[in-house]
Amino acid sequence: MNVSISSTSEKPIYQQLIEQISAQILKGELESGYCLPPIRQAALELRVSVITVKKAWEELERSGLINTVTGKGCFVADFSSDEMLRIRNEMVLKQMESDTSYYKSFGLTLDEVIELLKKIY
Amino acid sequence: MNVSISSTSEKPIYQQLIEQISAQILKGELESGYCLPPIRQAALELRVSVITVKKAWEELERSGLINTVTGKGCFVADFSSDEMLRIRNEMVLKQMESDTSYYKSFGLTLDEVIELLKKIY
DNA sequence: ATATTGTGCATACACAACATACACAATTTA
DNA sequence: TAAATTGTGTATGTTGTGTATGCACAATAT
Repeated sequence: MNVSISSTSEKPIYQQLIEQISAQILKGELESGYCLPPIRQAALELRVSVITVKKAWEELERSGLINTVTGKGCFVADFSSDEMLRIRNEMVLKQMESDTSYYKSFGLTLDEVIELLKKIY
Repeated sequence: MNVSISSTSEKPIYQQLIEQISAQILKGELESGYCLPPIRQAALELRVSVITVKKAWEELERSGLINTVTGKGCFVADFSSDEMLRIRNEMVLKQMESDTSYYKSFGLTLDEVIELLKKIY
């Protein structure tokens, strides 16, 4: 499991987990049917509580990205490439809409935003 | 006072206040020396507690955007246009760095981000 | 049976938001 | 000019929500 969490981040730990696992699934890095590590093992590895991992996995389940089976494990759901691209853009767009409303409130134009973006991306 | 807050937003009320007032100051909409409404009046108008307003005003004070004088009021600090522009870009850039790390985690390239941005801005 | 997996529950802690009472400054007024 | 009044920000204590936790329970596999 290739995940790194930061305790000092302003984002909750479970949220960091959700975002990173979601991204890996939607980039195709975790193939369909792949079994995520058991929550105890993940918790041990990440030095967090079992509950925190479970909360993240629960959210991934709600999003339809994984299927959880009691006693067996949590498995990456089955998607076509097109579906993955669609869901990925959907998630990014949703976030981007919130981000841009912040930029707009400071009176930035589209060109100004793009200019700044090119500097730091 | 031209501020709108949303109780359903995921952002805390005091944070919404900070962002909106900051933006108005740095856009020059509130000129230097302008006296913000007394916290009681603001609280009444926004239907929130005095403390919530105070918390926001406190943060603006820490950022150096306003000067608070007990018994008198809170006044917009004095800036040159250049300074305002610098601070504004500084705040936006800080936010943007966090935003882009999210886009990057999904494997989006700069061009893809710009493309999506053009659609929704 | 036993080990491995996910699940449910009670709790500790941090923070947002609140109502209320307090302290300081300016103004009024006697 | 001193006391009272009004207007301002400040400090205290309480309540509710959400993050993160440990431990005991249920379901499954071998």
